[in-house]
Amino acid sequence: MILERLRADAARVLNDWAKAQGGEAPPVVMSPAPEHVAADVCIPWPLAAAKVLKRKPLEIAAQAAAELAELPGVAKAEPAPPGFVNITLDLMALGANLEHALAPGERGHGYDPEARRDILIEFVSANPTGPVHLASSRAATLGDSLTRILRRRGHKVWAEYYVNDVGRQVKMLGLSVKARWDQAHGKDVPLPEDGYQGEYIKDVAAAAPPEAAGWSPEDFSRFSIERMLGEHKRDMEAFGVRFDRWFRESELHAAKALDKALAKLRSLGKVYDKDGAVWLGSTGEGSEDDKDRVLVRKDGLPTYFLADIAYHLDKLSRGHKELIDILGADHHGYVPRMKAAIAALGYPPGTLHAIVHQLVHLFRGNVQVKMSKRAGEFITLNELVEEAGLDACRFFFALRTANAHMNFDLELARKQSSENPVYYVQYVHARICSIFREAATRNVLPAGTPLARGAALLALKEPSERALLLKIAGFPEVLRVCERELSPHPLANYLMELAGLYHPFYEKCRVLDPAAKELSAARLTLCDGVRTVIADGLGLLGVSAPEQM
RNA sequence: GCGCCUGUAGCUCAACGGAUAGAGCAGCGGUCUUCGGAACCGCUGAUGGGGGUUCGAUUCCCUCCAGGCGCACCA
Repeated sequence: MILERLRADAARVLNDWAKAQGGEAPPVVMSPAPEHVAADVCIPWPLAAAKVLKRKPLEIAAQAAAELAELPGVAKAEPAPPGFVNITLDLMALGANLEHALAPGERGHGYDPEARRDILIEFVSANPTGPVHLASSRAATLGDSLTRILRRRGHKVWAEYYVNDVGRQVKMLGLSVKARWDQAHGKDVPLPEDGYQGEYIKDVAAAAPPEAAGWSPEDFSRFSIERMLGEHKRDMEAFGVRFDRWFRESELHAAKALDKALAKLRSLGKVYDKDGAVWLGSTGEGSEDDKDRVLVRKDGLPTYFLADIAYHLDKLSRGHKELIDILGADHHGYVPRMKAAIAALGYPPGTLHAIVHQLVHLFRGNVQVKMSKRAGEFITLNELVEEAGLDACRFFFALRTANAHMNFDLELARKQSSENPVYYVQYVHARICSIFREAATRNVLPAGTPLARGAALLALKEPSERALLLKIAGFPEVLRVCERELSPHPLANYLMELAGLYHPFYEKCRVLDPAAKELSAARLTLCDGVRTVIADGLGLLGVSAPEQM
């Protein structure tokens, strides 16, 4: 709150000043002051402004510092070569910010009244022909955490899971399960060619009721899909991931949505017929795709691509202004054609944003675990959570950018030791909870006693205390960065940093001191702030904040 | 062959084009009569190679090397 206001104020002041100098001002950015600088935040704006204003950066910095020194919350603003303004915040303002962090109001800490996007985010959407596996757990983490963060910021976000419940693979699933059912009932039948081979197929077959003896392959398909889908729903729930809607492809077919999408494209003149098939002309000017794509095959059947166009059209027709798709890197080639399709339908560029996450490589120690869906050899989300724990999994995935090619070591995850960063953060939370329990029993600050407010917080003068106050003040900005990057990873890394700042404070500053009750109250308030932000931040990542470990 | 992603410390990863590139883990050396040692302090240690743009490049451009993933009238 304090930093956001400062940035807004600084932007206004510096803009006005630049305008008076006859120049168009660059945007104002603020960053934490580096270690060797005795200040809280720094603004490199003079360096950027030097070019447009055609003046020396340091000169600009000196004048900008004079302007910024007058702003509320600023204790000191000093120019520094080659052209920074270093700002020291007012301790009183930092204290007020702590109070805000402890009581942020109904919309929560980090709510931005100007956040007004309307986004439909689709993720996981694993085929119900098999269990949810490792790669999907990364997508689930990214999508769910991002959804929570964007909602906190104030945006309208709708989360959706797309279910492919029609098509060739569904038929194949039915045939595979039927074969396993027959085998289990004494018939010597082979799995169909290209059938699903995983052990889970046998499990599905074993779950079929006695009357399955008279089932057609289609009956088996229906039964299997519903059963797998039920597992997906349980998996997602167990992983702490919620969807507003599970959208079935069959709904599109029932509503003739494919025909309608095709008709719309045709009326817009975006399709043509060639070699007996219907094509989307994707390669027009401004298009991102490099070749035209088939929508309806020679045999008259629609392609998956057309179904997907219909689905995206459906999402947009429900009024959402932006679509986010989260995809594994193995599907990245699909992005340009989908963007081309959405452009062809007349929606503005930027309507669809794809988050492509790189694949997770699994290791056991130094040995890479090869996964083959064909042979049914893969690590499922369930197994992963069982081995590593929900909190560890979600935090681990949340720490990385989507672009990072990551290695996941099962042996390391299984250790559940301090090698896992999530404990580093959770430990701080538990430690602070312990202090509060102690405060009550020792009667330093009996339960129910109000914490320090206002001027009482001026007692927080130690550098380690100031560092915590400042870090807490950075929380809303971190959520803003998460939105800009469309990734939860800045938040996860922020929590690591916040936790890292707490321990030095704890070593240096005695919190509970019966001889100094006012100082104790101020420090308890600071601890409460840290505890609150950690619990809140972990919550946005779907990670628990235990009071004891 | 073409396209996308990546290459940062021993390992796993951070860093809107900004100051002396940060963490965690591992390693070495310290800290412990008081609030949780799952901790703290100190040390060691890095931008794949080569060009370019810039006052300034891990970041942008070109190129080379290495790895991952894609290049269907499959889904």
